[in-house]
Amino acid sequence: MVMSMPLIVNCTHSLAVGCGNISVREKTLKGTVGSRSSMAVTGDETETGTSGDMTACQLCNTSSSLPQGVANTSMGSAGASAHSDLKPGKGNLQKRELRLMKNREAARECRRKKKEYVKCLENRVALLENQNKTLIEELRALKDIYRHKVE
DNA sequence: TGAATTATTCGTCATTTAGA
DNA sequence: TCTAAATGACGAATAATTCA
Repeated sequence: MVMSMPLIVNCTHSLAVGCGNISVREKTLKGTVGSRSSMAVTGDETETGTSGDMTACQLCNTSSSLPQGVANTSMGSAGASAHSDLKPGKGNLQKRELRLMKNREAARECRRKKKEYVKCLENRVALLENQNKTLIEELRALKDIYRHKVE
C-alpha cells in the first residue's frame, strides 16, 4: 500500500549552497517537524549565484544510504501496527519480527528524509540571505545614483 | 588521562493517516 | 473498518566534549 508522501522535499530550484558545511554531527531533530502536515520547501526564488554545484536534495535523494542487507526488504504483508498483545506463537513471533524490521527501516527512512528536509531549509536560508545582501547593495547603489543626480 | 556531562544515533512503541 | 506506512516520543547505547 502506497501512502501519499507527507514529507515533500521540493528543492528543485538550483540551490547551490551544497551540504558541505553541515557539521559532522548533526543536531538532533526531536519534535521539530509537525506530523503529516506537509514539510514542503517550495523554492520560488531565482538563484543569484553561489558557490556549489549540486543541490542538497540531489545529493540526499538516493535511498542508498541504508545499510546493506537491510535495505530493500520485501514490503509484503504483515501486521505493522503495534500489537504488543500478540500471543507468542511461532507465526506471531515471525509477524512481530517482520513488523519490527519494517518499522526499523521506516524509522531510518523517516530520519533520512527529515535530515534532507532540514538541509534544504538551511540551503534556502543561505540562498535568501545571499539574495537579501545583493538587493541591499543594489538599493544602496541606486540611492547613490539618485543622490548624485539631485545634487 | 579518566570521570562526568552533553550530543547524537538507533530501535521500539504508540499514534495518526490514507487507501482498500 | 482494517491494514500498512509514516512519524513523534522515549530510552538505551555510543561518541564527543569538558574539566579537574
